Amino acid sequence: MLKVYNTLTRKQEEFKTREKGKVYIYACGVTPYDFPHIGHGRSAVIYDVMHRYLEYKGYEVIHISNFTDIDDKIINRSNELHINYKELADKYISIYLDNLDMLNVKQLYRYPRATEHIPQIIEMVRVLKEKGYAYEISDGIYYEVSKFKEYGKLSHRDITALREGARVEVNPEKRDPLDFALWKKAKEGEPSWDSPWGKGRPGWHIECSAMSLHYLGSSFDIHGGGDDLIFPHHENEIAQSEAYTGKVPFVRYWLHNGMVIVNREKMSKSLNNFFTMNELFKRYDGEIVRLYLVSISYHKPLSFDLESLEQSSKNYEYFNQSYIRFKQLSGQENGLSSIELAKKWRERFEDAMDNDFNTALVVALLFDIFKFVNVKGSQLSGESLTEVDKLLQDIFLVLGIKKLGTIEEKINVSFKEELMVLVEGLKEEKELAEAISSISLKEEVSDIIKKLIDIRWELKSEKRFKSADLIRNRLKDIGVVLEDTNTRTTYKLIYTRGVENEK
RNA sequence: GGCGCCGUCGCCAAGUGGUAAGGCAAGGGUCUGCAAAACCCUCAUCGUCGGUUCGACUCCGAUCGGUGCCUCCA
Repeated sequence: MLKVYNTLTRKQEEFKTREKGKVYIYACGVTPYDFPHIGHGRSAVIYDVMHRYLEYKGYEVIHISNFTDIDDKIINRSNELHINYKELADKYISIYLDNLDMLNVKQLYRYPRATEHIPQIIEMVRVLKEKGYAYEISDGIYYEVSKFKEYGKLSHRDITALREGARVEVNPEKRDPLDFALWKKAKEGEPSWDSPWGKGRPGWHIECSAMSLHYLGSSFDIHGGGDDLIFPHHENEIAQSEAYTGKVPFVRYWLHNGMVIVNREKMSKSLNNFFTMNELFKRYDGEIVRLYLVSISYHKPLSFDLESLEQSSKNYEYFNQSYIRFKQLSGQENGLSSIELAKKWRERFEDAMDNDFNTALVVALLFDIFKFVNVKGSQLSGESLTEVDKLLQDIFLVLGIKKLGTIEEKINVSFKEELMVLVEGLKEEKELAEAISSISLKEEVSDIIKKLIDIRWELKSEKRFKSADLIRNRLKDIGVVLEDTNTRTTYKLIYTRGVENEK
């Protein structure tokens, strides 16, 4: 039985969907005005894992995530760059989606954009005004917080205390400092849309209410986002939406993920302590970053640092190499059975995920499974291997690490160049020149590596270890690691040279 | 000031009443030309002080330290 922690009730609750067999999810996306950082990636990955697990459990998942593609930041930034606001948003939406692709985040049902739902937004504002929840003043239409008696229920705040802490008003016409803008009247030169109140644009918050209700209807199952959105964003969404539809609840389960922390502080643009995903992907494969993100409970802050990422990189290698070996096993006749064990592991997997998506426990489980198969794998029956493999694949699918077990041939142009330089370099060595000369640079990268391995194997058998080690070391320098066994040498391409070697 | 969260081995990190998962690092081994990999072994009583309880890392109170939201933010 799946249980989730609901911010609204501050309790872990049994997860029951609005409709049998279907889950409707709205996850707050980004305001596309700059490069997305790892914090944005974390959110996306977290809701993606939930999505995948719910599918594993047999649900049909209708999952959307928005782009708030019009707001002050976008307007300001596009003015700075002298480009259209849409051009700016398009650019960063595209980068964001590319980044999510690197992280294996599944394609969603929709990616609604605020500017493409202006009619729905206007309609919502109109009704709220008609129902007496909103009023018009000189610079826009405002939501009157005091009209919504449950205001504060999500963030568990007392409305009076909130008022005391409120900042000095920009517009003194507001009836209450807590009232927030549903619609902002256009200032000179700002992008705007026609409305019953003249030209203007949506305020923040309203777009999420309008779009989630539009696509998912009221009382949909999961609304997620970073925990910095609890107040005021999600609080305001509840106020607007429940007032608008007259139906409670707007959302059945409010889920919030923790922030990414750097040096004990929240990662943010203003503190300039952020790592963009693009930066990280230069050094680490998206799957490694993803493994890192799922190694920690989703609702807690994640203290990000490169050393931890390096750790995940090693863990990833362990999983990857272990799984490669596992796939090469052939079952033994009358071999050991691990069917029961696989069953228990699957239970552990499901128990962990049912417990508010505890992916950290699942990662720990992977270590247990691999430790077992690394030792006993060769003794297992074919049936057992199949069973364990099914489980592993299910886990990989849910965690979203799909490339495990494949020798990732990250062979791009620059790698090939590096390899050629290496081969040329080896030709300079007297001991090696002759053997190396048989390698043609026109060959496939993998063939070149294999030839080098063969040459080295010969050297080893002749006990010419210095030359053999030279080849191994040179290859290591470009990310190809050779490993000897009694009978042969295998190679692997490492994903990154890591922080250590970066110096 | 209001509402929260966190403080577990050198580091990262599970854990929500029954005597501390996992990973990295470290040390010692098996293997090995060396290296790597794999495997084995070693490695914490949970910020502090009280309380509740047969029993607390887990509940309550206090205290110290860190941090989030209350203004844009995943």
